[in-house]
Amino acid sequence: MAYETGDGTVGKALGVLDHVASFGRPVRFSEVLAQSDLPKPTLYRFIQSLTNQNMLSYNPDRQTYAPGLRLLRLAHSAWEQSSLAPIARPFLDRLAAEVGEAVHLAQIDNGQVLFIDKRKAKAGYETLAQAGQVAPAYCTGVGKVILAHMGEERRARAMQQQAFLAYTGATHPNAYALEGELEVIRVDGVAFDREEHEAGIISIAAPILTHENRVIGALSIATTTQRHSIEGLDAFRSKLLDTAARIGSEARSWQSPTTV
Amino acid sequence: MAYETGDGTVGKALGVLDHVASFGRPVRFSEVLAQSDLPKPTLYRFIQSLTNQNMLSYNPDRQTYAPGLRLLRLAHSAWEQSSLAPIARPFLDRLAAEVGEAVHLAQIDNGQVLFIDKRKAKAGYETLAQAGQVAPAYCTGVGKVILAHMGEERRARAMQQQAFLAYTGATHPNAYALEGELEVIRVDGVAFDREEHEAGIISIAAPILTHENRVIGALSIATTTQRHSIEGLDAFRSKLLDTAARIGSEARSWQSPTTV
DNA sequence: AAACAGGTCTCATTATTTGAGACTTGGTTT
DNA sequence: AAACCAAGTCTCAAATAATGAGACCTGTTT
Repeated sequence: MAYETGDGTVGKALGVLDHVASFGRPVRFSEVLAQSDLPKPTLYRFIQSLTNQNMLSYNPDRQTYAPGLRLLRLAHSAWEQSSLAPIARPFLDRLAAEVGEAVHLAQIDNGQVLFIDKRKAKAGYETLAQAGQVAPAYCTGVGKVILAHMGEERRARAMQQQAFLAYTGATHPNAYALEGELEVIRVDGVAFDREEHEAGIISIAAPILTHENRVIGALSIATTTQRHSIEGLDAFRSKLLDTAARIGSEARSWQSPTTV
Repeated sequence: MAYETGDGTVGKALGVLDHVASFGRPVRFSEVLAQSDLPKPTLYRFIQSLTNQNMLSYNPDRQTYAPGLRLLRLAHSAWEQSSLAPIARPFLDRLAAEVGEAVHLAQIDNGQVLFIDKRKAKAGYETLAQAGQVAPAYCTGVGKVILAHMGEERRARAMQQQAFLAYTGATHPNAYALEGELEVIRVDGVAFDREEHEAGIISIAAPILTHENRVIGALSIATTTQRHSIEGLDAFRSKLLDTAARIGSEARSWQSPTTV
């Protein structure tokens, strides 16, 4: 794994942190080393520093590292101060109660969809989404609707970051296929996820725009194919657009924070 | 503000991150500078790097910095991998349903109580606690019960980190007063918060111990003085202790991660 | 008992951080 | 409109801290 350059030691250390987190499970030093282009002692020192700092936690029994608890504290501030969540919260509550389906609030972080908040459907099924969780932009409703409303340069950069893995048969296989749909979404105003990320899960998503029409997030209603068809979801369109618009105007004073 | 030393550039940068987060609101560069012992260009470069890295977000309109969204992604991994939450989740659900009061799961991070998960009471009142939120150890049920069960050296270090601010009239004013209660808690097995942190809020807390009797967290039932007395809370003692013990034994394989 | 692999440490070299100060910018006062 | 001021940004030589080849542990396997 090659770490981002340009921010000196700090950037490299954070690259290591991301790398460890990317495993999704506690990892041994040697596993990280094998995938890293840093020399052994250098990587070792970074991991030591991060562990001292509680950014990583160390399990002495298994000799494994995992993201540390200090991140929870920091993320709490981030959620309160840099995300749409505090503003959107009452709107999510109301929308979720009205439609009786799962509602997701998402923003973009580094080309990926980042779920900021969610409301569960009454029924017990679970989508993959949870606060803090990430998903690809190119095959989710929220991701596509945000991409569609980005400015040229921002979108170009974000498109570079898409992996275009075929999660299901419906997943867009490449940028070209996706660009076509983005055009449609831009005109239509909402995006649909037609089981592109997870079989059996569909959604309708609307952009959250500032008064200057900058996308700062997206709102979606997700359900299963058992409960609704795409046409059925379309019935929520006006409620969804309305809620998204309200959140956008409420967020007037709030400014999209360096949303890459 | 003096930043921790000992972890080189990485430690300093993370100190800056904490510093920004500690304001609890978006801050201007000059505000941070005024409280920092770093020279202007040095602080400036750190903040620039952190912003590039999405660890801080920048609001160009107001020229303010706040913790960034990248932290949410990382915290999600931390929560799943380094905290007791995934293990404890079903136990919390059950306990909360049985007692009908707020249930909190907490661990220690850098001498402070860090809330990892919670269940709301049926009734609408809110305690201060939320996942990712921190509270002082010396005046909360969970904090005191963890301190009481720590080993000597760990406790000594943790006691140094307590501020002993008098939140209410019932707050322990100093280490000496607290040490006395810790002794009692160690014998009794549970700790009570008698409105020491927040007027009107009381709780009963039990430690979560490994098979080697190391404290790795705490579980509490919190309520208001309107609804219960301390004696009323004591009625939950056996349920609470039982649940905490189950979580502890479930966490056998899990090892307390460098819990400072 | 020898070989091995994973992890930790050392230290001279090298590159990076450092920070005084100068510059730029945007807004406010005279 | 000019002068002023404060906040933010940039420059560059000096100083410090990061770097990484390799040696050294330490526990495990053959």
